[in-house]
Amino acid sequence: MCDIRTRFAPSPTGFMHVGNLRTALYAWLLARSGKGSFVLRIEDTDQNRYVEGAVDIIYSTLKQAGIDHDEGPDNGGKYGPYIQSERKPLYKEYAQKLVELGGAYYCFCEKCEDPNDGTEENKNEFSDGRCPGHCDELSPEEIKAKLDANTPYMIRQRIDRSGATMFSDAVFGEIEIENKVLDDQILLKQDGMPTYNFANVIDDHLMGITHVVRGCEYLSSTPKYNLLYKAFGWEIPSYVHLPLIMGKDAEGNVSKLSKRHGSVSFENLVEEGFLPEAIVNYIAFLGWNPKSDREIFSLPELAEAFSLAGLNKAPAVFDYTKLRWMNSEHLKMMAPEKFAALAKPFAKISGTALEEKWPILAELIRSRIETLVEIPEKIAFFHELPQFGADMFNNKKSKCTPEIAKSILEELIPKFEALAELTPDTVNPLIESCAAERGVKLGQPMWAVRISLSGLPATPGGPAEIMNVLGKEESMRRLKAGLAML
RNA sequence: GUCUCCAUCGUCUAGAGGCCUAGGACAACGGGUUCUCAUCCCGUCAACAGGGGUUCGACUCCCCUUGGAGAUGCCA
Repeated sequence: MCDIRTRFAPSPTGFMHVGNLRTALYAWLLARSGKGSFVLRIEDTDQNRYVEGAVDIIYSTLKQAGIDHDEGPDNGGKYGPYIQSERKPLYKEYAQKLVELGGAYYCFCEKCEDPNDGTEENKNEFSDGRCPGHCDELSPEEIKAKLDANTPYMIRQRIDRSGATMFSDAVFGEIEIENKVLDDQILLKQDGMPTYNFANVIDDHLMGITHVVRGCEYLSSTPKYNLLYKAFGWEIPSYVHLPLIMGKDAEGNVSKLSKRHGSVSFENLVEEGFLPEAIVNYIAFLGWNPKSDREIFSLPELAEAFSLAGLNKAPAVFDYTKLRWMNSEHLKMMAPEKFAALAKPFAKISGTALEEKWPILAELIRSRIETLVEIPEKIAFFHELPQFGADMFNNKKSKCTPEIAKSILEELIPKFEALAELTPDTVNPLIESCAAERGVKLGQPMWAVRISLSGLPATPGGPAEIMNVLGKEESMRRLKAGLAML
């Protein structure tokens, strides 16, 4: 048996939907879990839907996700070109060959003005699956005459509507569809471009794709593709149809994941502070599981664990809450330097006093966020002390009052002042002995100092950590200001 | 309308006839550790859509119903 070859064939129509990314991931995983190859092919046969820059988004998304391709438009390969618009003459050639083989016919019907007009509901009552003008019955002479007169044409698949087509899918098993429900689909459009239905078959064959991994929206048209392979006398690839990714709206209705459910593109999620590796980890588990209880995986670990047997049939609902949890897990696993570098742009501290202390600060907030966008609000009080009154010093649990806080600050400020540097190592012993001498719980002086430094009842880290980040000068200024209000 | 597919806690899922008084994870709730918050640890709540078969025995196999999704484009 030859090596597995899979492909990802996106259309450059804009952002990368996580459903598409998951398809790419599984195709890649399938190739990488063996010693196979992974091919990137750009399917730009619909010029109307082409979006400028979309190809770059595809490259950058795959790169950020860690999904590398062995062959593609940018790095070449022996089956190129890998952009369908550049393969245009090829499709016409094969379409004409298919006509000769009897698997297709020229159709000279007028372009349908409005695809959404009228009788869609009852279309099967009027449609027999053939072209509306029954061009499949045209004689060779009639066809030649029209062709010679330069009549615009397209090429349709000629389907023998007797019998049934059966195929086996790696996920869904055996599926049988009666040929009489199949339509003579258009293979080559009037503009000479192939449709997905055609280009896909030609390219997958020519590029030696062994396993076609795609969404299960293609499940019911697969027989048509198989008939095409058969007409050409080509070997039919293995199919891996993936269950859809769903979204749930506020009313609890489930439907195909779209913008109304939240961010659905990879780049949006990254902007919202999700890590590429967390997104990849999460979507890998939408429709697949490793048959163990483990859930946190890096990309290489996924490649190691991946198997078609773990694929699921039922559609899965995208759960942002679980993604957040998974993101926080990846955040915690990350090396400190890596986290600091990655989180810095989100912190918006460039050019501020905090920039120098960022590595320390980053470690303080790391376990307290689920996404990177939460950072600014968490560190706001470092930039500027919030407004607060003396009653903030009241705390039941640590039995602190403004009066007590006053005496604590009066005692501690000179001691802090005497220190060369304010770090947990130097500050904490002073606060601890303060509590010990007073015979109170540590929480009491901690509270008094924390409030004075931050104006906040809850802070990332404790007073000593805050002072460490704030620096001696700013720390002392805040402590004195706190004392002054008491 | 027609065709195809799917169906276990709110969500992601384990389960390939007895191991299931249905397991794990997220969320929620409660508790513990801790100077606050968070982390971490422990616990609680929570599901086999319904009905028929087959079988000594069904979450697992078959059928029907119901519900959901997809296809039915000169989109992919």
